[in-house]
Amino acid sequence: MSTIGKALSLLDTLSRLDKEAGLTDIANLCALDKATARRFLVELEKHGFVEQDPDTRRYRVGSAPVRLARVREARFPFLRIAMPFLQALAGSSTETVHLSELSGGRLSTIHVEDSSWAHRIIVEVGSLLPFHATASGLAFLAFCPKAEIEAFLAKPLEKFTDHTIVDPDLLRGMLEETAARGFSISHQGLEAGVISTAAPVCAPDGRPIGCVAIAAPLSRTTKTAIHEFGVQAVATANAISEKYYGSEKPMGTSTKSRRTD
Amino acid sequence: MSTIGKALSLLDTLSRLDKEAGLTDIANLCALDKATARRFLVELEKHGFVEQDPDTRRYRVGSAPVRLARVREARFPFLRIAMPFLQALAGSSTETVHLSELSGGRLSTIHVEDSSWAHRIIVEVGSLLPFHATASGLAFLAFCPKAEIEAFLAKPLEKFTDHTIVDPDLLRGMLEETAARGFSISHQGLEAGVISTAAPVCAPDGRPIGCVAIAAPLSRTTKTAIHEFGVQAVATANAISEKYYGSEKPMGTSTKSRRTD
DNA sequence: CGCTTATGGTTCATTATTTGAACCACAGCT
DNA sequence: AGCTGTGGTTCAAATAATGAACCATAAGCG
Repeated sequence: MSTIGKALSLLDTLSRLDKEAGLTDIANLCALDKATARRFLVELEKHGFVEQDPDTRRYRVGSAPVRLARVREARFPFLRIAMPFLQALAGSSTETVHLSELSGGRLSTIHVEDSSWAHRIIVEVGSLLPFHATASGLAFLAFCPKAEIEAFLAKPLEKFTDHTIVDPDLLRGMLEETAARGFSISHQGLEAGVISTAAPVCAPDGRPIGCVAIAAPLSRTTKTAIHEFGVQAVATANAISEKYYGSEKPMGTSTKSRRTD
Repeated sequence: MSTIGKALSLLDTLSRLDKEAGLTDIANLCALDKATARRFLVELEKHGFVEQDPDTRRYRVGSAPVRLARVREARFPFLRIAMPFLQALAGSSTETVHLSELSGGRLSTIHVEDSSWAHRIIVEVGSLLPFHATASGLAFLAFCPKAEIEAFLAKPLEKFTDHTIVDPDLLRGMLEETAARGFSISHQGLEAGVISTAAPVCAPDGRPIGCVAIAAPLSRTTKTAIHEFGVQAVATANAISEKYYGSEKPMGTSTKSRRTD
């Protein structure tokens, strides 16, 4: 792997820790030599991507990403555009609505509109969504090129609950079903007692960039209700996509897009 | 310079452009070979720090920094903590209040509370504040170790207006004055007709991490008023620092801090 | 129509950077 | 004192980065 890749992986690892970390820990976690880890950290620190506490000498994520994130949001205000749609969906469904985005090959939650029920599903902003075990992941994957689906299914899949589906053939079937009807359903895939549905927000070339999902307690959700939620999620995802790309790219169907599937 | 440094500089350059950029442009701007620039971009893209538009093939800042920024803010919610203090200061001063933070060796604006006057100073979130030509820059520098001040004064300084002070000796005097009274005053240093004052928000070890500043039209601001603003900025900066560090680190004066001045 | 000149993207021998075992310094502990 | 765990540094050896020259494609133009 390139040096840049290793340094960015270190940054990623550091960002996933639940607290500031020392040099030795970081080196071990990243399978890097102490000296190498240090050089990376120093270099990252120069550019503000990490910072070291002067007292404890431990490292944490720096403030450079905050500036970059502002730039990104200024030109590409995905969340800002999506927010009102999510709020509307949360209002009409009365269940927890969350939005995810692909970042560095993973799907992570970028916004949550909480349900107003006392008994509700809690989703943390920033939490990662496994592709095979969440409605969002399935919806995302279902609209990816076939080659990528197969590449994903070839890897070992973690079983989070008794209901988590890890069989590639079963998953293939679910993905086809999801692609056909436009939304996915995850029945207790990540956590017991939770059912959820999701639809992808796609770029004009058809590639998903994230997902709109509704999560509800299994106990109060009928099969009819979850399907209705799915339809609503699709409508919301499409509305976000249209608003997001609509103004910048007048032509929705590019003839020169080079899909590989 | 290290490969990592070069790649992060590329990212920085890309983020400063006002639109998406092509490979050749990026390579030229960063003084890199086309092949090298491309390898960096591919590597950065793998980790979500840049993304390439599939149609135009141009590059823009990706979504990885957004995730990192969330992590950073979750553990280190500088802005969230500062916000109410800034709002209070904006209310009492009736002028534009802005907060800056050091990021990658530069001071950049991270929040602005606009004045409610029609005739007011506009500061953009994200704008960079030169150390020698802004109240924030001077306030920041004045509380840095002497060695860093000298290193900075040794570099050539840009003259933004007729009033910008670029003479190292004069600046040294102003910095001493600033350090003595706790706040800086910039008289049309960056833009004509604007007077501003700033105070640093310092970490427990005494190092500044950012600045609180008040900017007002010169025409309605007396010498007495700007001094009063300065005193208020100091109070606000100290309050933010206390709130920010107070709960985590009970002891304010660390004996093992290793200052170099 | 073919020529020119842009663009993005790729290759591979040369070269410079990265690497890591061993090292030092310091702090806390027995 | 000695031990053990930190963070941090060094320099010869190994490896990864580099860039001139290359290809492919598309747009502009006489």
